[in-house]
Amino acid sequence: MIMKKQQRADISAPNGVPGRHDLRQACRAAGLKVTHQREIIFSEIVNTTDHPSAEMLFERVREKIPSVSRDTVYRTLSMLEDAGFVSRLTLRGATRFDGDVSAHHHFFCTQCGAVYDFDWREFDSLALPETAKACGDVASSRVVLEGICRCCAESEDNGAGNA
Amino acid sequence: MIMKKQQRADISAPNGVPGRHDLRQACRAAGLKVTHQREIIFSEIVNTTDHPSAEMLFERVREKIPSVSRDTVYRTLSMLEDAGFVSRLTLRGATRFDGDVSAHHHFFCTQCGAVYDFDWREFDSLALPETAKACGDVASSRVVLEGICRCCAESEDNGAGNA
DNA sequence: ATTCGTGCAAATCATTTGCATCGTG
DNA sequence: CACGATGCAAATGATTTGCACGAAT
Repeated sequence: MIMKKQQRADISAPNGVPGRHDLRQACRAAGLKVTHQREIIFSEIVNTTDHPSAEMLFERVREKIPSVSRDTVYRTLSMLEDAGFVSRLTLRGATRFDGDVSAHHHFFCTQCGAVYDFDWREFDSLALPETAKACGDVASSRVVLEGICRCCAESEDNGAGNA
Repeated sequence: MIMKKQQRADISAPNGVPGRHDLRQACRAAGLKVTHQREIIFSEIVNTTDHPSAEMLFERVREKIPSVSRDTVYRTLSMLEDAGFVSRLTLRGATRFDGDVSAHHHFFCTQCGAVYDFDWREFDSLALPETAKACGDVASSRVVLEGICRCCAESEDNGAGNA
């Protein structure tokens, strides 16, 4: 009821960030057309680490292609997600996109809404407890941290801050 | 910008589930009125472990108080959250409520949308990695598991299932 | 009696969808 | 050329808000 098909098209970027070429070839393989807007939207997500919302991406893409419509951004994001090129995350109700689809975890700043990625090998190699296995077949395991990010903490130090 | 004040009224239920009495006394302490709808809504969340959505709660409360309005449910949920009596979680974009505010983790079934609680002491006592500390001041640390729950897996075993 | 909470209806916000047109393969 | 993609506008779904009345302290 709330699910999404998750059959990632095989990206040949073993080391990290998939580039524009990967988009082209993967779209072709999937029978999807490579349009200007798709390329821009994709590069916009991949070339940032700030986990933008659909609206933020719409604004950014609009600077490059003033005529894009919001729908195209939404539609493209969904197609990129289905293709396994980007991932969607919802923290505290806010939907954000992440161009990094590799396994990693998130820190969410409850003050400014910023999202930061972080790795945690020790966690990744930890065995799940019985209590968790009892729930069902686990496909993914992620950690979500919440707190006040460095930026916010620092701006509070300097006087009243932006609280 | 996306935050919520989080000053939990002090609940005197050291061992677990806060009962109706706690609601009464805590509301009073906070200068809030104890209405019939609030009591019903609260007991509805506390006496279930299925992490209902606002809409589901609305339906359930409606069986007891046919005249409740959806808004009252929404408003009450927000007030209960602000008071620290229930917690709100968003998994894959769906907002759910949890009457258990103690520290625990969640398993989300990507097939049926069910949410299960589980404890993980080993994780709780693990020290955060430097990569995480670098992000900021961590206030909460939760694990989110996604996969296929037991129920779904079993119903698939028996023929076509409900996929 | 006061003041807060409720129900109602309308407003808002994010996201989705139908459709005619446009661009890519 | 043909079919998928785009832009537009309208639809939808979830949640919020303004307001007058009703209930709790």
